[in-house]
Amino acid sequence: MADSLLDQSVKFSQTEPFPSVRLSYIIGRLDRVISQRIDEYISPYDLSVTQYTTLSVLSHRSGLSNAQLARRAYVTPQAMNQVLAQLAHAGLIERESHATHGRILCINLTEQGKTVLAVCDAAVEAMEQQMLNGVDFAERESLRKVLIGCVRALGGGLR
Amino acid sequence: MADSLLDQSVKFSQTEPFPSVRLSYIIGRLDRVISQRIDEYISPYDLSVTQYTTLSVLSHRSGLSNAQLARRAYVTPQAMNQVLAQLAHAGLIERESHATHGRILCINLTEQGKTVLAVCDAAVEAMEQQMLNGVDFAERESLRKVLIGCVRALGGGLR
DNA sequence: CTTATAATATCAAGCAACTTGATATTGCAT
DNA sequence: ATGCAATATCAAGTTGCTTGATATTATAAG
Repeated sequence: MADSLLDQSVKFSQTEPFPSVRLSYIIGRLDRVISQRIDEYISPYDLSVTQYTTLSVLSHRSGLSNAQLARRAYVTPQAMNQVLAQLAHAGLIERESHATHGRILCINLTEQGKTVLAVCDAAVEAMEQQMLNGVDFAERESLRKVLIGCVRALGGGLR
Repeated sequence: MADSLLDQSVKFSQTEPFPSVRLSYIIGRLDRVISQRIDEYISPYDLSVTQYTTLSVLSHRSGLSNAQLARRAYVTPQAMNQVLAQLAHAGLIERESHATHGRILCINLTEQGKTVLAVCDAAVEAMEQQMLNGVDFAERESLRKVLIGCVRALGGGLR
């Protein structure tokens, strides 16, 4: 007996009604599997998934503040501050004073940070391709759009 | 400036190319938001998201063993044993000897477990509807199918 | 000018959900 | 009998978060 409906050994016939599995359950399991995979690829670089994700966000949008990063990650500023402290200690990010605000610090990737991130990104990208094997471009875009819509529909903010 | 591409305040025009955001990133954020929401609904019942999920799995398939539950959740048996210990202590599950195997214990929901789960399920179901507002049935099914496929494509197993 | 408020960064301590390590017990194969 | 895989569970540790707290900026209002 298969351990889970998500398991390879459970075959779905094209004519059978799809089992009623909650989307939130699938998302939870998929996220768990993704994280474990990413962890495999990046742990040789002494990076955690959380740290990697933060680096990745910064590569898309440099100069974000601790508070902004925290909001994007749906965690508290204190949690994000700890992540940033680790990354700074590893030399992967640097903090600069904000141009007009004496309190805010802008976070940027260092060259080392960019280098490490690039290597990890390659592995993660390969995983994404594997994950979406057989899903064509239009469906991928549709998938992304719907899932982003889900985040938004739930208000996508901190409690 | 919006804090994230996932944020409500960022409007996507129908004619613009969709921003290149990794699916794994979206999944991560969506799962985070879902978990926070579920936690809001179930915490009054002294349940954690992990505990609730386990109860939910058991309601779909009773009699699973600790090892099977662990595999389905992509965690170690020890981790699952701790969850089950908590649920047993709360009177929400019971463990019975397996019919033919002297080592395996079959886990079932108690009546209390079923009652608590039903209440939480109602709230979670409402959240799912909210999350999928505007997504029609066919698209929901397609979404589920693709995401399950993603789990499978990643091998969906323990490291 | 003073006062109040919101937002910022960061130190401190604690907690939940995992992990690795270990052990004993079953069932099956050789 | 021996060996191996799978089971349940005790033990200790780690990670990624939380809540609590504090000081500092910037802004608004009186």
